[in-house]
Amino acid sequence: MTVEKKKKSRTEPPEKRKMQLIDATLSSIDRYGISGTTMTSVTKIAGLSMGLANFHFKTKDALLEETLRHLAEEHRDHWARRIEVAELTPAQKVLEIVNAQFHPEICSRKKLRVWFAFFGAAPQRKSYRAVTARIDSERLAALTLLLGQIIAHGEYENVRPEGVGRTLESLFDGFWLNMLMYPEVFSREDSLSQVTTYLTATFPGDFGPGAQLP
Amino acid sequence: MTVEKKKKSRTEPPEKRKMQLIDATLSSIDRYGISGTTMTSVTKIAGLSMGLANFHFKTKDALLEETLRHLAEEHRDHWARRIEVAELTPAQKVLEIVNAQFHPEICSRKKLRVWFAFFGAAPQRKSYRAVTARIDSERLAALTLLLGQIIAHGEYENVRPEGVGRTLESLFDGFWLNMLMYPEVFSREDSLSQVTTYLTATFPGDFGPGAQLP
Amino acid sequence: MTVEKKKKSRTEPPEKRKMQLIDATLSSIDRYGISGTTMTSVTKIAGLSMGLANFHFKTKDALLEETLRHLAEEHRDHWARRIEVAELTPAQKVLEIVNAQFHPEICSRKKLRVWFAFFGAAPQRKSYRAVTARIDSERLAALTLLLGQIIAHGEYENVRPEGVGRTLESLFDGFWLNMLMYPEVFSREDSLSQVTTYLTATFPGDFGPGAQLP
Amino acid sequence: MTVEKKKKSRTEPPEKRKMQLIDATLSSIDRYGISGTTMTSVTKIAGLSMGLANFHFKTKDALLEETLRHLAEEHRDHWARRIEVAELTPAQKVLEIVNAQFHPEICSRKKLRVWFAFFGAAPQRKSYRAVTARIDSERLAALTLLLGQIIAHGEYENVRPEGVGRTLESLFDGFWLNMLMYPEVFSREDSLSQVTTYLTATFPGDFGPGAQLP
DNA sequence: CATGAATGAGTCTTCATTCAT
DNA sequence: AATGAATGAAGACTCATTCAT
Repeated sequence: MTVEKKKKSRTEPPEKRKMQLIDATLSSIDRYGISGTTMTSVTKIAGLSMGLANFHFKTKDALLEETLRHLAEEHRDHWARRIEVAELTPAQKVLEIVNAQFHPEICSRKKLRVWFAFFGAAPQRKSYRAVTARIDSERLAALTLLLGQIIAHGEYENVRPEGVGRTLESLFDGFWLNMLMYPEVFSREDSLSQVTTYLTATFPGDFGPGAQLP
Repeated sequence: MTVEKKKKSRTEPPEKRKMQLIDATLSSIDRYGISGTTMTSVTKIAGLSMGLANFHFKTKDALLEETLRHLAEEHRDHWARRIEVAELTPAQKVLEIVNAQFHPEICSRKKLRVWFAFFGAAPQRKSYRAVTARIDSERLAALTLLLGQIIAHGEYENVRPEGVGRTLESLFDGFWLNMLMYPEVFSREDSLSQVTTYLTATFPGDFGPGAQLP
Repeated sequence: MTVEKKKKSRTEPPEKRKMQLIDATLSSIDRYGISGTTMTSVTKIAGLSMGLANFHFKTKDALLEETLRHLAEEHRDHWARRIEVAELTPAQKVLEIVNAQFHPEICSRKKLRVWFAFFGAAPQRKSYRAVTARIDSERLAALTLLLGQIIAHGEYENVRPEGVGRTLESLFDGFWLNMLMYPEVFSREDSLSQVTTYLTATFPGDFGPGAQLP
Repeated sequence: MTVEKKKKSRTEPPEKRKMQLIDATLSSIDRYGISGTTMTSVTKIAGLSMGLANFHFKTKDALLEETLRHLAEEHRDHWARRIEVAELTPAQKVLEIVNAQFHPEICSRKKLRVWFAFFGAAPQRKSYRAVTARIDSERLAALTLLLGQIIAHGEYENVRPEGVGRTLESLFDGFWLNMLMYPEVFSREDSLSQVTTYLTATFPGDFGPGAQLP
């Protein structure tokens, strides 16, 4: 009795509730898709009442947008934090970004489902595009910068950092989609390996055997 | 009786009506997305009545599935027809598949929107996955076969046809997604060029300068 | 069996359905007020399904606006038709307008309730104001014209048709409100009589005893 | 302890809080109408919390009723105080009531909006009718009494105080409604002038030129 | 007295599907 | 084959009221 059994306090700080609802939204999209996700499905998963979701997020759209933003920022933070380490070489940093992309935490089946649910809805939702555009362009810029350093240092001919950057980005997305659609054929490990193979073929000196990598 | 001929005969052959409705569905998904596509939006675009759509396609889901199937088969027919030519070398055939992927007719903005609308909904729709799985595995198999021939003939070491096949497939999908999301950065021409660059790097003898290509 | 018992045909011409729904709306506002009127209350009174009201009237607001318009035009038609008779003197025409205002069909309790429900909501609804403004200004203009003729012919001094017109209009509305709020004190007959008394006091030669009236 | 004084003390006397909330309710009805007025809109305008409004007024309905009562009593007090002056003649007292009715403080646009919002809702709310009935009957009684004195003293024939009282009341309400709906056509000054004209026509000796008036 | 998160019934609106003509 | 009015279930959103703090 003295231990204070908080059971489940009636009112929680808004931030905590918002996070609960965003998590529930991720689960709902995972299970039912975006159009199958209703305010009811979300609040039922969260174990909260209907009205509460509308109290914290003005509209369903706002909830979805916040959910996408959360997903996007989690992803960005993941690689950005690993890149900050000063001692890493450009090639090592590129590999960190690649690894982040295929980290189990980042490309779980659940999150892939959610990502492509949003991609599918993006053409009709300017706000979705705005969110993904920001983090995607950020990552493409980071990649291009690093690739430029690799190229400059390694004296690769006829290799343009922008082109390789766009190719990498597309490999990321393409493997993600195939991992989502055909998991028996496209595994996380193999996808990572194929991307590495591409890098090795493109920059033998930096990613090939003998190169110093993490 | 002799001259009179209704401009738009009241009863048309079923196949023609079905095709009209599928076209309208493509346009509707393009404009409003899948969840924004209603039987009303489709029939309004088609200029036909509500009841008629339900007569030809038992349910809305059936209409969507048929639409996806139509899209998929159109795509498959596109490259399959070009591959059939006997005189082409394996490398040329691979290039035909790549070219098909980035043909203006195949990856118009409208069709990209529709494709990713379906991809986004696929996790919840077994029937959608069945349709795409069939044609995707068909294309992957064709690619793997051709790549195997190239590798065998060119004596490339450490290159596995399955891996390159999966990488190519992912490049296709990844460039498609990026062309859809960021058309100012990812153009059709550049995407095609990047894929070719990848092939050249992987099979210098077959896709490099001097190789005999279409 | 031969007599064809139409029972209640499943589909009716839109105009008939719309009228049914407007009538039901009038009854609903009468019983529950405007804010107590729901799409359900209306369709229940009409004996039709929820969705049908939204099929014929895009929104609830449109239904309410159409209802107000119907009420307003019914009123206008009532006096306008009686005014058209060529042989009537201006004074007789004025009296026709007054009589119309207090006609049992026009100012039934039900309709008074509806009118003031709309007046109460008007400040927030431009569309309501637009509807009433049109018919009210029309009636005021008609009155002012007739009063001008009476004044010109009767040589009344210091009487301005505009002022009398505004006073008459206000008497109409004021008696209506009081008939609505305090029916035990304000009867239809007495209200009519008071307005007539006002006219007699203002234009003794035209409405006083001895004047030739309908 | 000595100097510190919260700008807005956390606990205020109930009467002050109630008045704050009633004022906010008036503003809310003015802006959003009765059905657009929510507990949230009121408390936001008042700058107070949701719970506080429910603490002082058990229900929303109680708040609205108190608001109407406040409005009605303010109005009654306005003319009642001016009538109490012993030296005034009956005609002067009648004029005081008329003037009160069109006093800028009493028939501001804001208050007219609120009045007619309540009138529109009155048929469904016995409590609203009770409030207005009390003060309206009080004023009608006062008018009738005064008009009776005028008639008795001035020896007007065929003029019944009850009839004139009802007519005056209706003129008040009717001009109010028209001032609300068509402010460009019905001004406060003109309305007052028309009512005076009516009184002059009815009681030339008491309200005509030469009569001793305030 | 005061706060504001939480609840859930009630409303409007949408839409796939049906069916008499 | 073809029409389009009609249905009713389902979803987003609102809001008076409650209550733990």
